[in-house]
Amino acid sequence: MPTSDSHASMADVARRAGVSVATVSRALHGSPLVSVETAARVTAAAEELSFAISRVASGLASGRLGRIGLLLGGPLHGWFNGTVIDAVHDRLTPADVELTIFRIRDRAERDVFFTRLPARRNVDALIVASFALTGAEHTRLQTLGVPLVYLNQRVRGVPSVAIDDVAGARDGVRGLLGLGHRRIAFVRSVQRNPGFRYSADRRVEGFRSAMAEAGVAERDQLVVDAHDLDAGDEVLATVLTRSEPPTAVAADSDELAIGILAAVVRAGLRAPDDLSLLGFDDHALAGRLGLSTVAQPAALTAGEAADLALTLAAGRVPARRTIVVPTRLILRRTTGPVAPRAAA
Amino acid sequence: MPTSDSHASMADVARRAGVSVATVSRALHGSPLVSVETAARVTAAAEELSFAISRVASGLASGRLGRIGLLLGGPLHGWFNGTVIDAVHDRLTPADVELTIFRIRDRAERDVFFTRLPARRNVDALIVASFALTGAEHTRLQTLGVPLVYLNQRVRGVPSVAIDDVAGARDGVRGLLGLGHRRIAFVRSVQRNPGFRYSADRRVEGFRSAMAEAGVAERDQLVVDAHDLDAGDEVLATVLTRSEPPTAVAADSDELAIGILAAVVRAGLRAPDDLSLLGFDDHALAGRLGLSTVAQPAALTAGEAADLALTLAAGRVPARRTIVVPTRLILRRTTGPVAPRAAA
DNA sequence: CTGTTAGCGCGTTCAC
DNA sequence: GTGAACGCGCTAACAG
Repeated sequence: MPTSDSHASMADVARRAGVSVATVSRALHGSPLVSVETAARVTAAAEELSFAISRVASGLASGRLGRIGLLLGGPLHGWFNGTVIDAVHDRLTPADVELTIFRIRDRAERDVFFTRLPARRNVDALIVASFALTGAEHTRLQTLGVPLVYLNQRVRGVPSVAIDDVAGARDGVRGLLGLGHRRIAFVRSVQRNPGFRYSADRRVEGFRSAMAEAGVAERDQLVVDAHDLDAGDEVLATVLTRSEPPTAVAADSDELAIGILAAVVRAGLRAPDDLSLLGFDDHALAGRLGLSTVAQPAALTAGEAADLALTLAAGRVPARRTIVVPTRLILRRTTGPVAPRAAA
Repeated sequence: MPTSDSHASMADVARRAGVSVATVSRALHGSPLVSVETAARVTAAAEELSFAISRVASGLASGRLGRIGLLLGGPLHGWFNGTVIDAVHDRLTPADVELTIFRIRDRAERDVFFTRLPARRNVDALIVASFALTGAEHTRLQTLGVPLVYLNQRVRGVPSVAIDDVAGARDGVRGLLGLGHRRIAFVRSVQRNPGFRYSADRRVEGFRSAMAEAGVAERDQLVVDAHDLDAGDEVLATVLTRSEPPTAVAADSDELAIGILAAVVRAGLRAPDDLSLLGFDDHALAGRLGLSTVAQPAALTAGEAADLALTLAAGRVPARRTIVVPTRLILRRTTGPVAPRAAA
């Protein structure tokens, strides 16, 4: 019988099944070294005692924790982070690996994380999502002693899964150019805490690249900073009060674009008639709102990262250490040819 | 020196500091039983060896895992679940407790969870969010052997933190009634997988209660089912093609309401001029889109649940085992007095 | 204040 | 195919 009123231990199961703890362990892990009859007896005994292997004990003995960490910046309820958590969890579950969330909110928490490294000796692998890590931080992570996988971020020598932000933004802007737009503004979200988004600058780069390619001089490449996801009105005002206002606006995220879209409606204007609007991400609401966007398959990216982490955690060698996931331009109802009023 | 090329152990630190492992343990946990000089020596040695206490070993020895589980249904990137993860994580971090996510996507995963109880012997407490648990499931959870906290769900005898869905919906509908609306439709999200949202039915109940209170007969209380968050057009059509179409629509979630709002705009109509629209939750986008709503402070609710879980996990007795968090009606731009065209 | 002695519950050699 | 013995790295109870 169990030692106390709490949980049954493997020894209890062993006693009940009339075998040794070693056999119980093997049977419960589905080892082929155990005869079917014995395995059945053990399984039955475990069932009757409501026994479950303790992950801590097992982890201590085997050195494998059965847990993968996910390091995130920013709010977990944002579209990107939420999607990532979802996708990673879905890949880990079938492998019977658990997910532990590490989140960094601000500079202070960030320093604490990299100082204490709470993931140390605590996860089998760590997925690092969308940070713009400093060199020092990156070096520090290397001392963690567990495999790392970078998500939406490229660093030489570290396994990573990422979209090509430059190409994505470039394709999006090319799409606008293809619709005849020449005066295009790019709206960039400026975080209060720099370093929390790896992609931001690269998307601006893609914009500039497409514009240059179309022969637009750098000084005519309008880049507007949004200091807040709710800065829609402000951005719209900035843009529309120019002497030659743009005919299209590309934002570096859908969440930002949606805010601008709302501002457009509030201003009594219409998209795309008065202004074409393009987002980035393919946020869950983008389709519902008809927002044109550069879709990044975040779920896929995160899923690949999880697979990579699982492989590394198991000590196996992955087929590819660096994976680039493609983006895709989706034109919905907020983009249209330039000067549609003349055409109508 | 460390045994292998991997991590330093407590014994290594003890050797280096010239003390016993017990003292190292005490020092690193900030026990007052250790003299300051000794503690300093230990801390220094640990630092030099990049030593960090292994949570597994510590958990095995102490019986305290330093980890709290969060059981969720539905997508983790949805507004509610995302906000909950955020808030719970924020409360656990200062207590140096980690967060492990358990997510159930469908019936099958649900059965697996309650059969295997992967949280067993694996977390110090479990927060169960927004499920409509069956009696059997609830009973099964009791056998888990760890403290439970129910979030947005009330069950006798179990510690819980929840909003009052009935009162929330009632207040919302009362608000519409106060604006002169009498023909009000309530849109309810019908999940493919029943049992994944505890609140749904209770919000309908609140609607009925407010309507009855205003003297509207039950057969005139229009309840429309939305089988999908994208069913905006469908819902709008159902509602507007009635012989006496409602002047206001209340949805049981903001995500649903936003879909309806988009449908309204697509139909060339305007809110609130042609139709008043009320949501529920106060989703991050609600404010941005001007959506009137019944706000539920999900972050607060989840935070309280986390605190409760921490208290219970530590074996302490909480001040209150049952907490009800208030909702608040926020009227923004999608609701207005009935028949504003006549008034204009 | 510090060291010693036992485990915590399981995995993993080895024998048999 | 199965069992015995040892160790994973730390905490806890008791001595001193």
